[in-house]
Amino acid sequence: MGDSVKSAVRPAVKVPPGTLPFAAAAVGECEGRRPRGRPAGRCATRDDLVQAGIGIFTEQGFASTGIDAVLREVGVPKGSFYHYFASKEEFGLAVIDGYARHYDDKLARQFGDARIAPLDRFGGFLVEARRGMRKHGFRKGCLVGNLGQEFGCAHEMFAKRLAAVLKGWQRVVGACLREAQAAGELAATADVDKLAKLFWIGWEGAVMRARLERSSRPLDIFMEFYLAQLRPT
Amino acid sequence: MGDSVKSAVRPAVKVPPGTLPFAAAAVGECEGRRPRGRPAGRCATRDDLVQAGIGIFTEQGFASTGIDAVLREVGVPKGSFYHYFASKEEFGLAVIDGYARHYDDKLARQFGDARIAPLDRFGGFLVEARRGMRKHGFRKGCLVGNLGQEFGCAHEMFAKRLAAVLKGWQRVVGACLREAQAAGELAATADVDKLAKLFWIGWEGAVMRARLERSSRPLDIFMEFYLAQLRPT
DNA sequence: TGCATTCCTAGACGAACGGTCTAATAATTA
DNA sequence: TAATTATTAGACCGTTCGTCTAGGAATGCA
Repeated sequence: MGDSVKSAVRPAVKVPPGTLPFAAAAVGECEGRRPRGRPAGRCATRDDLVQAGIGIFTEQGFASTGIDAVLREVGVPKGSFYHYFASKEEFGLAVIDGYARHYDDKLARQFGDARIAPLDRFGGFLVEARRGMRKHGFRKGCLVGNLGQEFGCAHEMFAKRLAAVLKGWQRVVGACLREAQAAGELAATADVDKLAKLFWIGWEGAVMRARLERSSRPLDIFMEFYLAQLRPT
Repeated sequence: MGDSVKSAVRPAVKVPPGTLPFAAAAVGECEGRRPRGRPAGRCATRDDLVQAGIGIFTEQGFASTGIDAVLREVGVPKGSFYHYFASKEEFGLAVIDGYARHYDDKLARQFGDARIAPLDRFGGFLVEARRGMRKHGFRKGCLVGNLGQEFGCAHEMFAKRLAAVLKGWQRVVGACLREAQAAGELAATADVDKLAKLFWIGWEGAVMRARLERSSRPLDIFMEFYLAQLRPT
C-alpha cells in the first residue's frame, strides 16, 4: 500500500568512510538478548531501531508496520534486530519505553518550568505541540494514543504499560496544577487529580482529531475549553 | 494471537432445514460488484458481513483483522466476500457507512428527544454509552475513533469519510445545544458549533481511555466537565 | 423445457510477513 | 596468536492475507 518513496536507505551504517562498518556499534556495551536486569547500557544500533520504531509506529501504527520497514529505515539486517529483541512485541514495548522516556523529560521541562506562571505553562505546551504536528504534516500523532487505540485492552501487556505512561503524565500535570493552587491561580477546592486526568483524556482526543483533519484547530479548541475550566471568568 | 473461542461457526447459512443454502440469499436483489449507483437493495450475506465487520473492527481495529476472521464469524467462504467487496478497503468503507447509519439514527433519537430537556439528553447519552461499553467488557470502543486513530491521514479516503461522519454527529449535538439556547438552558452567547466540536473531540478521547483502562470513569469525568462548561454555576 | 445470463460459492494461489536459523565477521580476552 | 564473545548477514520456513479463476445455483426468456 502506501509505500512512500522516503526510504532513502542510508548506507548500511553511518560511519566515517574508511572505517569498517562494525567499528561503530561495538563501542558501548550493548544489552544482549533480553537482559534480565532493567537499565542496559546505550547501544547505537539498538537505539536507532527504537528511534525508528517511534517514528514509524507513531505514523502508521503497530500492526500495519512490518519489521522490515524499520530495518530498511535504519539500514540494518534482520539478524541484528532479533539479536536485540526477542520478538516484535518486545520491540514494541521498548519503543513505548523510549517514547515515554523522551516525553517524560519534555513534559517535566514544560510543566515544571518555574520561570513561567503555572497555568501559563499549558499555553507553552500547546504552542509546542502545534508546531510539532505541523512539522510532520499532521501525519504523526501521539504514540501512546495510537497504540492505546489500536490495542485497547486486547494486549494486556501493552495496555498496562500505556496506562502507566499516561498516569505518569498525569502526575506531571497534577503537580503543575498544585503549583497553580499554591499561587492562587486555581481554586483551592479544585480536584487536581481529576482535572489532570481530564486533561489527558481530552488532549489525546484532540490529537487524534487533529491528525484526522490535518489541522491544529482541535488542539486549540480543547485547550481553550480546558483553561476556561481552570480559571472561570 | 487472541483467538477467542467464540467463533461458534454457524451452519453455513441460516435457513430452515431442508431448504437449499442458496435459496436464502438469492431472494433480495443484492448489489453486484461495485454498483455505481448509491443505495443498493438489502442482501442478507452482505449485511451479515458488514455487521460482523463492525463488531470485529470496533474491537481489534482494521489492520490487525484478517478477512478470514470476518468470514469465519459469518460462516461464508472467501469467494462470497470478494463478490460483494472489491477489496478489504472497500469493505472497510462499507463498514464505516453501516456503523454511521446505525449511529446517526441512535444519536438523532437521543439528542432529539423532545420529551427531555435539551441538556439532560447528554446524561441519557452517557448512561447508554456506559452500558454499551460495560456490556462488551470494555473491549469495544467507537469504530470511528478506532479507525481515525489507525489511519490518521494516511488513508485519504478513510480520513475523509470519518471526518464527514464526525461532522454529522456534531450537527446533531449542535442542534440539541441550539434547542438548549432557545429553552434558556444555555447562554445565548455560547458558540454552539465550537461546543459541539469540543464534545466529540473529548468524547472520543474518553472512549479510548475507557477502553484502555476497562472503566467507564473517563466517560464520567469528561461528561461532568463538559456539562459544567455548558451551565456554569 | 432448454439455453443464456446473472448471481453467488468454493477454495487454490502467490506474495508478504513474522520469526528462526546457520554462517560469517569483528571485538575482546588471554 | 588463539579462543571466546558480540554482532551482522540474509536465506529460509510456516502462516496468514488478499486476490483470482472456475464452476455451481438461480433466474429470465424463448
